[in-house]
Amino acid sequence: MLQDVEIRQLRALHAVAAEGSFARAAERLGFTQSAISQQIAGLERAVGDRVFDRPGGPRRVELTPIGALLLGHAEAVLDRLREADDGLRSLRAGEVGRLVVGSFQSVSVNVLPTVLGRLRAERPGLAVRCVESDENDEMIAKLLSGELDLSFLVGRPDHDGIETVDLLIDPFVLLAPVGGAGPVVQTASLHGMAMIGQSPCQCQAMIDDCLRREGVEPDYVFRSNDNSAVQAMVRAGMGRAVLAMLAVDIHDDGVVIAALDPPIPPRLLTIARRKGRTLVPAANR
Amino acid sequence: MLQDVEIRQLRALHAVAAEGSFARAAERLGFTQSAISQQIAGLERAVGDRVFDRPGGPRRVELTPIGALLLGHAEAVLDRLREADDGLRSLRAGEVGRLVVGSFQSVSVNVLPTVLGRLRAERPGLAVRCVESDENDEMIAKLLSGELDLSFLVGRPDHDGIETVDLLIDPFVLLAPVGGAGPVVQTASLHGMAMIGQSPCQCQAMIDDCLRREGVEPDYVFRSNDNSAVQAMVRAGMGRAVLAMLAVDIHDDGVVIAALDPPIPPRLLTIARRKGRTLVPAANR
DNA sequence: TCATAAACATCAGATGTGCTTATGATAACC
DNA sequence: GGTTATCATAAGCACATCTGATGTTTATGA
Repeated sequence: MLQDVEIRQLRALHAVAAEGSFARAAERLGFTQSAISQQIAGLERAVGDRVFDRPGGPRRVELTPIGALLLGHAEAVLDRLREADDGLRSLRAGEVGRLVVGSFQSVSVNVLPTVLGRLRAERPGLAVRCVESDENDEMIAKLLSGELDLSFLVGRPDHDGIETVDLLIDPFVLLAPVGGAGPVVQTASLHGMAMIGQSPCQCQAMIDDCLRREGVEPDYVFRSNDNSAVQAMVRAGMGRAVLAMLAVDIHDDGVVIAALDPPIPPRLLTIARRKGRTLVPAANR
Repeated sequence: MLQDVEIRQLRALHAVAAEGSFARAAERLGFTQSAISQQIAGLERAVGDRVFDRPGGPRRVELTPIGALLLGHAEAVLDRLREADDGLRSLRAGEVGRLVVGSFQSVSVNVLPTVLGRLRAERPGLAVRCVESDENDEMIAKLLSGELDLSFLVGRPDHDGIETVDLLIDPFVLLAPVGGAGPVVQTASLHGMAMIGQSPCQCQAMIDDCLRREGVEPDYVFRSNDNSAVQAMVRAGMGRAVLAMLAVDIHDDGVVIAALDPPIPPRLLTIARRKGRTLVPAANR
C-alpha cells in the first residue's frame, strides 16, 4: 500500500533523484549507502514498482515513469512540510494569529485603541476581533465556551478555569460641571443633588450601594449607558455623575473631575483567559 | 524539529481532531488509545508545542491554534498522498503516460496510424510522440540514450541492452505499371529493365545485393526516399521498383504487385526497447 | 460528598523496524 | 583482466512503537 510510505523514504527519493546515485544521496542525507538502498527498497515495496532504474556500474540511476510521478508528489509533500514549519515559526513569533478579545465600553474607548494600534503596528498579521459586553458574567461564559480568547474584566472572577492578570486600578471619581466642585468632594455632600447615572447594571449597583452607605440616596435625573452621553449631561449642568476614571473623557474642559472622600472602592481591571486553553502566543503585549 | 514528524502522526492528528477524542481516533485507525496518546505526544515533541488542549474528563479535546495550523498542512499532505495513489493507479492502468516511439517511413504510413488511433481511443491520457528515421543504427542509439522509449526496427539488432519482439515479416515485392507483370516474376528477368529505387540506404543496398546475386545489375532511372513518389513513377511507366510490401499503397489501381522468384529475403520488423529500462505500462498494446 | 464512569497519561515489556558494518554482485574503464 | 565504482544483501544491535495494565484527572449523579 502506498499508505505505508514514510517521509524518510520520500526524502530519499528526492535526494537520489537529484544526485543520480544512492551513495551521494546517502552522504547528503547523513546516512549510509546501505540505509538509502533499504529506504528505496522499502518505498518500492510500498509502491509495488521500481522507482529507479539501476543500470549498474558507474552510470547514474534514473527515475522510472512511476518514480517520476511519485517524485512530483513527494516534493509537494516535502514543500508542504517546510511551509508548515514556516507557518509555525511565524505563529510562534506572534506575527500571525487570530485573537478574539472581550471588552466593555470604558476599556474600548480609553485602552483598547492604544493597545490595538500598537499591536497592529508590531504584528500586521495578527487578526484581532473585539466583542463587547458590559456584563462580566457574559464575558466569563464566552471565555469558558471558547468564544473569547481573552477578555477584560472588572475584578477577579471567582471561577475555576479562569486565570486573570491584574491590569490596573480604576478609581471612581465625581464628574461635575465647571466650577461645580473642588478637587476633593465629600461623598456625603452629594445627598439631594441631581445626579446622572448609568442604566441599572452591576457597576451602577455597586456605586449606589456605596453612596447609600454614606447616607446619600442618589437622585438620578437621567440615565444612559453611553458614558459620553452622561458626560455631556454633566457638562450641560443637568447634575453630577459618579464614573469610573477610565470612563471619562479627560480632555473635556466642560467638566471638572473630583476625587470623592471617602472614596468609593475602586474597581480592579483585569484581563482573563481560560485556564488550560492554549492561546496564540500573542497573549503577551 | 518539525522535520521529524511521521505520516502516522499526521494521520493521528487528523483523526483526533475529527473525533474529538484520542480513544475514538484510536478505534478509527485501528490502534490502542495508548498508541494514539504516544503518537500525539511524539508529534508535540517534534513540534515543540501542544497541538491539543485536553480539558480532562469526558469533554472533547480541542485543537490549539498551533494544532489547527498544523492540521491544515497535515490534511494537505495526506491529500497529496492520496493523489499520488490515484496517479499511480492510472499510470499503471496505462491511462496516462508519455511514450516516445521511433519509426520509419513504411511503418509510419501503413502501421502506426492504425495502432496509434486505436491507442488514442483506448487511452486518451496517453501522450505518444513519434520520431522518424530510416537508419536502424540511429534508432538504436536513441533507444540506448533514453531518447526513445520504444522503436520499430528492421531485423533483430545484435546489441546487448536492447530487447526486441518480432512483429511481422515484410516481403519484398515488385511494383510494375498495370499490365507490366504477372503475379509472379522471375527475379533474373529484371536485368536491363529501367528501375525506380530509393536513395542509397541500408535497405536499398540489401535489395541491390540480392538482385546482383541473381545476375541483375539494377539500372535506376530515378531515386527517391519517398515511397509514394517511387510508386507514382512506376504508375507513370518510368520503370519497375522493388519495395517492401509494407511500403506500397495497395489501394493504387495504377500498379500491379508481383512476387519475385526467387524471393529477396524478406525483412523482419521488430519492436525494440532498452533492456532494464522500466517503461510506462502501455508497452502492451 | 462520595462513588462512578470516562477520558488521557504513563509504565513495563515484547516486538519490530531501521540503522551500521561488512561483504557480495555487477558493470564500466583502462 | 584487473580495478573501481556502483547498488544489494546479511548480520547484529539499538531504538522506536505497540499492547496491556495502571494512574490521574474531571464530570456526573445519587
